[in-house]
Amino acid sequence: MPDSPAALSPAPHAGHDHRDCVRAALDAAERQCGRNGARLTAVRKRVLELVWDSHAPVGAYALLDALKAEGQNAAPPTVYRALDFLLDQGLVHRLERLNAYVGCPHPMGPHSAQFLICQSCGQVLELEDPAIGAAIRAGAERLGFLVSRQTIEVEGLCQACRIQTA
Amino acid sequence: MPDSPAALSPAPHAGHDHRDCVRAALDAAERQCGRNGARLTAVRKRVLELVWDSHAPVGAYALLDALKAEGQNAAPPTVYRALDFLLDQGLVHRLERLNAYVGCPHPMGPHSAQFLICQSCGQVLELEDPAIGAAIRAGAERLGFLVSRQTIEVEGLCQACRIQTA
DNA sequence: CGGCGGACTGTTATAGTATACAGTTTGGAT
DNA sequence: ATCCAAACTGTATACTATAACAGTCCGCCG
Repeated sequence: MPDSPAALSPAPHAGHDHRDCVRAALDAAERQCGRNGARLTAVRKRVLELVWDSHAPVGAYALLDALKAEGQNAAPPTVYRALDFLLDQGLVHRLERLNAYVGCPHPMGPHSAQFLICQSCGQVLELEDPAIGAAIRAGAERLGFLVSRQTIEVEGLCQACRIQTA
Repeated sequence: MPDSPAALSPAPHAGHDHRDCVRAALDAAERQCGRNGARLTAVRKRVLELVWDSHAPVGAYALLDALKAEGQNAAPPTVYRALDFLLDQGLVHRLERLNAYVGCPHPMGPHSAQFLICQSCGQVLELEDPAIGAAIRAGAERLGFLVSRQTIEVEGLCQACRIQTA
């Protein structure tokens, strides 16, 4: 398992300036909320920034500790409410296997929401592959099952870790 | 949401005698453990039976309550240890979205482990569709990601509930 | 201006899920 | 018969999430 998310060095999708990711995410969030008439308040924005601290998922209580460390009055509901808002807006995703949250790199786009979780570095790639969703719908349909929502979380090794390990 | 699992009537894959499922599951478990030199002790066997009480997933604490109601000395670790064993043996699966456990209908076979969860009746169908796993591996490979484990949980309506609702 | 309503936040308490650790029993091999 | 490893029990505690209710802020209408 990787370090605590806050301590991670950047290098998520291999050697990028992570500040660009954060800026892009916050910009997208502002636009997205503007469009929806939703209010990106200070707490919500700060939680979103904290989630984007790395490309690895963060636990709710880690976010809580971060808020408290900044001197904010914060209790579990503070964080969960902010996360619920961000989830509603499609700005973050929840990883069920990890009970943790990760920023969405393309809040506007479509969302089959498929996640690749690296077991070595802990970072998450979001995949948007129509073929996967289609294969699932097809398989389900053969049993007469009508799909309304898919949870796809794949564990393995990301490219960077694969090379490093080899 | 459905009733508490223990209270569910059978009718999982539409009108079958559920006792056959349970018998088959227990038989398979005996054989499976025999093959692996694993011990299917009384507690483990009883937990497996309780999991098979229906085709809907059961929470660990529901199992715990059931054991206690039978006069067994039981605490959380009792159940979790049994579940861990059963998971190791491939006799039950964990549904991450639900924090709940469900019996595996074909412990011996291959396991992409794809689950169809009915939002109406709560029952779970296990799917084994190579095309889905293949689609995921292909999509991941395009990003250089090496898949080692997939979690696929699909929510929707099973055939029976679809008809009933329509 | 003043008060009303709705959305957001704070606070406390509690529910639900899971594990660590220490001690004891059990079953089987030598 | 004795020893060993695996399994079981029991207690305590960690981790994740929500309920319930009170207070606060802010824009809007009268």
